[in-house]
Amino acid sequence: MARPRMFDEERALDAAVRVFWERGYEATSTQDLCDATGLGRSSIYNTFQSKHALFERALARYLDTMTVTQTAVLDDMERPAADRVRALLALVVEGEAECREGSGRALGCLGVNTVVELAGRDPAAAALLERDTVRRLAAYRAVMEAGRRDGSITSSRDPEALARFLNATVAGLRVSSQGGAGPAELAAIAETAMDALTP
Amino acid sequence: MARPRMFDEERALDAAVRVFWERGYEATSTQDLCDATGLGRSSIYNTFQSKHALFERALARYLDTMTVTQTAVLDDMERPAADRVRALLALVVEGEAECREGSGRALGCLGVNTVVELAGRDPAAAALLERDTVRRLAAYRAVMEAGRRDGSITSSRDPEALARFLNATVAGLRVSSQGGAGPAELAAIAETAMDALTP
DNA sequence: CTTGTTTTGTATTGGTCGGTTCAAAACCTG
DNA sequence: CAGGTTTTGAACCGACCAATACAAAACAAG
Repeated sequence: MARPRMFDEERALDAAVRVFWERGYEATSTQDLCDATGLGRSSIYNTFQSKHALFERALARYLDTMTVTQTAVLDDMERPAADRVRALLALVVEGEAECREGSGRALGCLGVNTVVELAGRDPAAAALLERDTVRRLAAYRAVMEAGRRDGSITSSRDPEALARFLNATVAGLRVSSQGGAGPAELAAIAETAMDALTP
Repeated sequence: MARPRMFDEERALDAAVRVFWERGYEATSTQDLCDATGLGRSSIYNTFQSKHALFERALARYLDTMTVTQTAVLDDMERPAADRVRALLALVVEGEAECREGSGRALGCLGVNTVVELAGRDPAAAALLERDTVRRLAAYRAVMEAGRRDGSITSSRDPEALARFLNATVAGLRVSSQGGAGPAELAAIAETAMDALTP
């Protein structure tokens, strides 16, 4: 009944995630988004209503995929909980090393980046981030409780505190990566953090 | 021989630190800087050559004062090293709680904020940040070595790794704060981190 | 006072920002 | 092929950006 789209909306969204990830929200212009997605202005504003709305969708998409892969690792019931936490940290370390390829510079994590850049003055972004944090903290807490039961995680601190500590450690790893730390240093940080979690 | 300044350059710089701290680099306009410092455009561009040059001076000033107060705490030779580290973390936690007053929102740390926003594409800022990180890591490492000698810090990991872990913990605390964590949660994170540092 | 130098406020620069308008092009349905 | 609907590209919008030009004002030195 009408002319069909010449582009894949999800692909465009992925490209938007990438450019927001690389440059942040403020430093990304609508022209950057056009270049990265290959779409024209009209197509972008026709599909997503504004730069901000596009950012919200990009952020939500990023957070969702990130958290899903993280919780997938944490929910592998076969292994002891501490091993799963180790695997999560390895995932983070490896992810940081990975996105450093080519450009040479680390990108950190769009979630952490957005917390720092926008959480204080963008209610929509703050809401998305808080929702994701709650979700991730719940997963972290669950694995800490499992570890307390199977004995692989210390019971000298309550699971809530351990979960928050793990969350802070992940953020610390990502900032350290952007600050110039290499894979070896990140791995050392992760191992040291595990000392606080294991009995 | 000529007309004297009507403003104090250091005060203006402090005001610039504050506004860059609150909004970040990109989101701060020259008008914001005029409003915050009380200076006119000409005075700003006459004194500091550009927005970017002013930012460099503001960042350098912030990093210096921050690192000086941190190392002052760490160099208190009377107490065991572990206590000094605890005092440092308390300083960070308290600082985050403090800057949350009034506005309700945490500001994090201009250093961490800049690592995330600019380190990847602003060589000047990256250089300042790396210089500061090296300096801070040296101080952290020194206190870890002292702790190894006085027995208050674990000797099961080398001081370099412990220093990097402490650095990541500080960053993690600051991101957690911006992400909405309150003083109690931050304190719990700090305590848990100490578990990895003490024997 | 006058002279010389600096600071200061105002107006303005060219450029880019996010966003809109509009007509032509492209497609599906019948 | 024709009619109706959507997408698309390009020109365009006012607003704001960092930065500059310039002249009036304010001082110190003689």
